Amino acid sequence: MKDHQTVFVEFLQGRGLKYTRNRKIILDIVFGLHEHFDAEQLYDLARKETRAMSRATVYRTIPLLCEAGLLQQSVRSSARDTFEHIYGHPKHIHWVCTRCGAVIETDLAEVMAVLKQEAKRIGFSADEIKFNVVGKCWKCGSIENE
Amino acid sequence: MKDHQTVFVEFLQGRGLKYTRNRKIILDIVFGLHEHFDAEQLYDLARKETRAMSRATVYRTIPLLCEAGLLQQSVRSSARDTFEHIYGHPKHIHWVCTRCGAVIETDLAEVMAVLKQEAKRIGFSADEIKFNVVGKCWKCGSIENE
DNA sequence: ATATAAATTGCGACTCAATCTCAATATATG
DNA sequence: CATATATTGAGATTGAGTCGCAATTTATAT
Repeated sequence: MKDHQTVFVEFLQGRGLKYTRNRKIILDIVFGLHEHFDAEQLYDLARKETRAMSRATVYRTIPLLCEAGLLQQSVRSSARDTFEHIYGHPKHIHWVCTRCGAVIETDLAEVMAVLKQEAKRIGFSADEIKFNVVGKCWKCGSIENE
Repeated sequence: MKDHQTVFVEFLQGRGLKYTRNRKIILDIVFGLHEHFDAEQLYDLARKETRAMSRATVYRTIPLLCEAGLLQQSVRSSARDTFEHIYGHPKHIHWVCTRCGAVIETDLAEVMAVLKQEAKRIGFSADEIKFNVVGKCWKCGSIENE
């Protein structure tokens, strides 16, 4: 499997775009993070790497990473769009707690079989899967009943 | 099964809120629509019913309907938050086409068994299920290859 | 009916995430 | 190294969504 840098470089080349210093910084942060993040958090982290980084660049790089299949928009748990890197990650279900904001992930493998069959039936070619369940986690569910 | 009006009225009463003319208009439109919609579309439709309807009222009523379990936020296919009524509707998967914007719905019943088991295992009490698959519908998938 | 208290409303100002413009700068290629 | 093209930061702009407030509507008790 290609590493994420190779994927991004090849994607950029295919479009006549350049693998710049700033894009490299952003890519590294995205794949160094193992949680969901929003553009502002990404900007803050990138800013620690270099002063020469603007919000505009971050906002412009995010869609490129998405189109390259490296990043995808995730559950929106705040006012801001949130993202997570997906390359090399098994598909999963997000369980979003409305009380504490926790996002638990579980495997999607069992569901995939049903999904593939369905996709075939309706002739849909899937790029991204977003499976979110909203409710209360075990901690918050019990607090509710106190 | 209670009708959606009863559910809303009881929800409002339980909170010491009132079932007003404007809230009734909005509720009726929401359950008259059988597609996804955003706040602006809802406002336009409500405005046709009465001149005495502001965006603020629409924006303030939407979260009430969500909390009452009548409405839920859906796939965001534009810049605006989109919604769909859910009361009395079987759970479904959304297949969102990135090219033409079509949203196809299919049944979620087969997946539910797996999901319930998983919820039990992690102790999660689910309120809403959002299962979206993003990709290309059969029409747009074939255009791509021309 | 009428009075009273409380919730609701429209208006328009406001917030803030996200986008756009444009001149200056960085990058790839011959 | 020269040229063409892509990228960048700064700050202006957009636009969905929220908020404050005075006027109005609604529910309840009298």
